[in-house]
Amino acid sequence: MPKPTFFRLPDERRDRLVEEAILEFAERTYAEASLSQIAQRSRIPKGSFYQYFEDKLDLYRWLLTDEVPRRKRAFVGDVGRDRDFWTRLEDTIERGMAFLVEHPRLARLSAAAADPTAIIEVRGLHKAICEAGIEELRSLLEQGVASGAFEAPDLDVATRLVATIIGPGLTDVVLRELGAELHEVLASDSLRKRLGPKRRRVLAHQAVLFIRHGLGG
Amino acid sequence: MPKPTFFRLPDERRDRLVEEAILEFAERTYAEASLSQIAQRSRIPKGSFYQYFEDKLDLYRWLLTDEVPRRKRAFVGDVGRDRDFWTRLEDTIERGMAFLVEHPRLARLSAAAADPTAIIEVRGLHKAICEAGIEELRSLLEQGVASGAFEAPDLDVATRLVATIIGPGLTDVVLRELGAELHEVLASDSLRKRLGPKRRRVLAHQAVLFIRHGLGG
Amino acid sequence: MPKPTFFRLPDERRDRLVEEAILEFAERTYAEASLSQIAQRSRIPKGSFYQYFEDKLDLYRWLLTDEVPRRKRAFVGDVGRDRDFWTRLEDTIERGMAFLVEHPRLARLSAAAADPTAIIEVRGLHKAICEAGIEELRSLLEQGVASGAFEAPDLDVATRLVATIIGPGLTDVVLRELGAELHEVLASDSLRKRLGPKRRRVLAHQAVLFIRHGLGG
Amino acid sequence: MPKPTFFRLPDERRDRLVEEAILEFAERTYAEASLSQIAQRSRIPKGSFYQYFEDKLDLYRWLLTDEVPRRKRAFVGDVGRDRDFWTRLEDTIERGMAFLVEHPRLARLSAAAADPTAIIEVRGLHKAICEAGIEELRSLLEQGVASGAFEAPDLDVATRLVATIIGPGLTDVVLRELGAELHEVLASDSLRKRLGPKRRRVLAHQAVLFIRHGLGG
DNA sequence: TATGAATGAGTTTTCATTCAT
DNA sequence: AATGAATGAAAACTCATTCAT
Repeated sequence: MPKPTFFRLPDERRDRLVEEAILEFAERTYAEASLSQIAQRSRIPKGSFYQYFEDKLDLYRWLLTDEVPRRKRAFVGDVGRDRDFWTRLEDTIERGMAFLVEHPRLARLSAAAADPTAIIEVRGLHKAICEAGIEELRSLLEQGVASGAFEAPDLDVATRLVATIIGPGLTDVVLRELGAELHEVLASDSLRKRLGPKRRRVLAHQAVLFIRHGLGG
Repeated sequence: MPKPTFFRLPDERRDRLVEEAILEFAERTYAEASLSQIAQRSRIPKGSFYQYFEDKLDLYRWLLTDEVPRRKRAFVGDVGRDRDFWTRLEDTIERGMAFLVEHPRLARLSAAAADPTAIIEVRGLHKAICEAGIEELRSLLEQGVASGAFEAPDLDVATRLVATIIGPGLTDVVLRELGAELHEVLASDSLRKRLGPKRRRVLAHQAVLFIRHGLGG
Repeated sequence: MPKPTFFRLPDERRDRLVEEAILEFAERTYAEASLSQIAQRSRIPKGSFYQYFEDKLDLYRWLLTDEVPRRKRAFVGDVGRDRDFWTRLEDTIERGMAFLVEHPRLARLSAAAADPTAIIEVRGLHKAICEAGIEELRSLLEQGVASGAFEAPDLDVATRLVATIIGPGLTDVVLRELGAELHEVLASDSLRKRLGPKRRRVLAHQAVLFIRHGLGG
Repeated sequence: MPKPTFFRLPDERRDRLVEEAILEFAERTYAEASLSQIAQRSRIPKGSFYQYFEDKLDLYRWLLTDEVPRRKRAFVGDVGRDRDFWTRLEDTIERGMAFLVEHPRLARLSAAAADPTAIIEVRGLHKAICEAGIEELRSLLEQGVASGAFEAPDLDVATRLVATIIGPGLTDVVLRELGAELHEVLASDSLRKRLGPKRRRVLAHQAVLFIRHGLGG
């Protein structure tokens, strides 16, 4: 957790730090990411950094568990509970793609949290975030089962498979669609122009069809 | 490519080096991985290393493009062309899980090659490997379509979705099954006892059902 | 260019670094010179060095293009424009010898800049410095011609010949006079006692006579 | 001195080694020059090298004190004793320029031997070679005095000044004439086409005029 | 509280020389 | 005698963190 001083910081200064941190951690692994870079690019003295955060891990943890999820929730909004399960899933997927397109760096950071890592300090962190994501999806799927949308002999397995589809799977599809490599994507502030809402809707629909009926459906 | 010296090395010495290298690169990112570590653990002087490889990248490239694929092919064997498409897919998946269970480090290294990375030298390498994997799967799916096993409006999208299922998706499932974290898995030489052929067959079947019929099938 | 930090350093510390750097680069080629040595001898941690300079080349460049010329100018002073050309040349030469005697290391470093080198990064640097020196001398000679002191069918050639006389040529003469080898000379802080102003004046006069009338004059 | 094995070597093999050694030492300082490079480029195993020479220094010493002077003598030939002193000087200079143009690498190596250096092992070597060159020139000048061509109040000083003129001075002039940097020159086998005998004769004559009458002559 | 500076442990890589076959 | 391989010492440079003001 950031130290209290961090929250007392002038907005502009704090934002600069956060933006550069997000960029750095989106581009590189935790171990690869360099505080020196972040400090330099955000023009925050390295010494000051340690007034705001305990250490590198503290910043990373806060981004992954607080800041990025907060922004993601703010963007994605509520998908709505009352509608049909499949529609809700499609919405979820579409919102996910929109997030990726509008906030590539946040999306990337979010995805990175799902990667296993050998760095001992980050391991628990990643694992927890990953499991939380799985839990969330699982509860959505449970509602699907409850509503009779589908049956699943093993919901655990199903959840994990669906999770990779709407996670890495769709990211992959979107990147293909954009014809871009990740590092170019991270450099952009937004990619709206290259993958607009209509096309996203189409892709989301295709994905749901796949999840619902598979290839042989 | 390794220098000729490398292949003339006494087996025991070469193996030590290779094993430690595989372990290091399986555990850590290319940038994180440390030659010093590899050298130290394999008890090969750092100076000697450069008799065998041009540099760190040379070793990494060789592992990713030659050694690991070679071992993987040797293990996975031929899935057989004459059988039914769905059976072949199930076999592919089962072999994949078996490989992960029997050679966790190789499997991990193999998977790492699909990760995008900011390190410029490795980017092209990863991308090429990734695309090669996609191409292979796509040609399998094309046979599926040809044999009338299924229809796919957009084979590109389908391929990528299936790829993540049988890649990260199943890895995830297997890890869950093993109840283990990646780093524990990487420490083991084999996990056969914890996920035997029978259970693998069941999981593979479930996965194929999912790919074939989806959730709502 | 040094980083600002460098100039904010306590004088004593900065001087230690600069002196040791000058010594190292005076004794050895750019490629041979060792930052580790400089750091060790000036008792400045290697890590700290990089707070002051971008890298080895940055330090070398600064010494060659800024620090040494600055000190040289400060020492040599103004030779005076109003006097007779030959007198001015003699003064220039005498000051050069004085500089060599009083600041052997600076003089050596200065001379090193005229050496061609295979190290690509330094090549341009050396060349530029060398050409600047030639230009300066040429403009002096031009004044000589203008004042009717002498005529020169090919001023380019003449300039280069005179340059080597008052450069390496006189260094050679002085070393001979001192009966010392370069490395002993570099070890001394001053050699005034061994080659005083009177003798320098005599030598300078001889040199000018040679330049003016040659051997057969 | 090379070991006897060296001289028993097949000509072709020995030549390859020598050529590459000359090239390497012409391009780089003794300390910078790399045996590995020489070995690699001449395709002589590093291990074998130590059958032929004691060590790096042994090779360098042999080149500087034996091989290069031998080749230089062979090229320069005898300048002739019976002619007029000034003519003989002009011939000497012209031959020197011819050597530089026809055997740039040998000439460069020869010149490098005159550079003082901090590398303790090479110091004596360089000094000796340098002094030998000076002695040779001095005896030529003595003949000049004897023949009444000129008088010199201090022959020591005169010798050294003339030495730098016909050494670094003319090298400088020639490089200027060629419009080339040293490293390009070293890459060529011969530069005859760029600086032919006629032009060399002109330059040599100019140089002699300068040495004889100076600027104000 | 802010911050510029200090630092030691770590990184990859090169090289002359020795050794074993 | 020939040689491929082994090796330790050294190089330049980076980084997270601490410290003094």
